[in-house]
Amino acid sequence: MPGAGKIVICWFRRDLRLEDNAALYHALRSGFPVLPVFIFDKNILDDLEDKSDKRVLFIYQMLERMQQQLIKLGSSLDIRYGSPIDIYKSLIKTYSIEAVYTNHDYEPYALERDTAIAEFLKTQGVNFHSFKDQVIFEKLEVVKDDGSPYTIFTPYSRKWKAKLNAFYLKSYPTKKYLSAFLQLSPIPVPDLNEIGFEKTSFSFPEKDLDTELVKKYSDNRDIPSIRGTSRLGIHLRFGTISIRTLARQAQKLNETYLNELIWRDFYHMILWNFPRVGKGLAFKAEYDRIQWRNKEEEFAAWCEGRTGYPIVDAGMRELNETGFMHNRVRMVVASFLTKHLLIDWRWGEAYFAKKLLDYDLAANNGGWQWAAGSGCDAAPYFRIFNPYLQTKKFDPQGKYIHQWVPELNELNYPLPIVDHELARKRCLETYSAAIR
DNA sequence: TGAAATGTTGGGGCG
DNA sequence: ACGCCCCAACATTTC
Repeated sequence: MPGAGKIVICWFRRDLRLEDNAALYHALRSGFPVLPVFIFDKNILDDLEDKSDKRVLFIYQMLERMQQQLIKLGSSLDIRYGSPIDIYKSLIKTYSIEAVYTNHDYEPYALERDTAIAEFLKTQGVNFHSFKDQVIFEKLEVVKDDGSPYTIFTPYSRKWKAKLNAFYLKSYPTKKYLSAFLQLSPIPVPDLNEIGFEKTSFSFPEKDLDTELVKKYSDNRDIPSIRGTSRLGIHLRFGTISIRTLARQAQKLNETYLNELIWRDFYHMILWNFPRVGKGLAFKAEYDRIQWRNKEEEFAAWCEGRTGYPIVDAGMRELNETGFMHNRVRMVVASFLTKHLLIDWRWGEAYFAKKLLDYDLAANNGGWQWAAGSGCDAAPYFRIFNPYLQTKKFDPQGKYIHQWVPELNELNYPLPIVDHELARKRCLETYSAAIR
């Protein structure tokens, strides 16, 4: 039987939904009233340079949505701002806490944070329970026959699909237990300026899956002028949709789309098993011997979309203006930065981290190391994208380019920052010198 | 989820 | 008719 006045906390982080949420489900079934908590983590927010960062706005909007749902249930989100360890020190003074329930987060900072908090809570006699929620298979659930983690996608995906069954796709039926929330009078959602951010307006992609789009995904996904990808990245990043719900739909609708979800599991699995990749190291150590040119002016030209390569500039301008870039174009600009300009992939990774609304450490790092050739199962270093041929294949009418680089045919459009032939040869020489 | 260089083949023009 | 060359189209190798 629950002790008098004891509660449990459900700590939301990158799982901002009340439906199909593993930690919430277990908290609601614990037998104790559940206090939902969100912490604006000062350690993370302090690193964001842009004080009108749209991702903070997104979190804010999603918290408001959750708050409305919780108020209807007679409860309330308790939203705090600060360093999580300090917040827990204060929560412990206010409440008699039996346990904290949360979902796994596999990023290096999160792992350290959660370990420290679990240890602290233990000294206070509070249990810390963490669950798999944001992926279908995690850690060492899909491994080679000898028990070691896969580092190549194709065999991993084969095993992933073989292991998949209804059990792993089943939603947690949180709706049945909503009466278990702690009854509270509403606590106001703090305004963004109270945490040092500016409240702007922005319309984010819808969280509903367009099933017609997914059916045609395999045909359209590589054409950046078509709205052929679902743009659910930001919702997966912050957990406003459940991966189980999405994977169920993907399984029915389109194998290629399901594969993309498997890539996501793959890179999360890689980050957990090889945490060095999240700490700035190449998966393949010899790629850290590459003599990057790292020319600041060239990096600035790449960032600002004035390399003189229309497909590259279009992508960077789309990113700068919208916080999104089509995936095909992400590959092109990443190949161009690392191979044509010989700029360290970490520079590009950091720029994407700053700009992408759907930024996720595991996937972003995986993608950049893939492009640079330094990753597990990466593009071999000699696989160098030709921006002109990529354009011919994927934007033959120049529709995408024209949308983002309207001045293309005018005199003020810059000349190519580097000659393709020259850059290609220079890249092959530089890489082979490092790798041989 | 490349592109370029090199090799092979076969149809057609031509003497 | 035949051999020779050219070269586009495709295949294979290399980076």
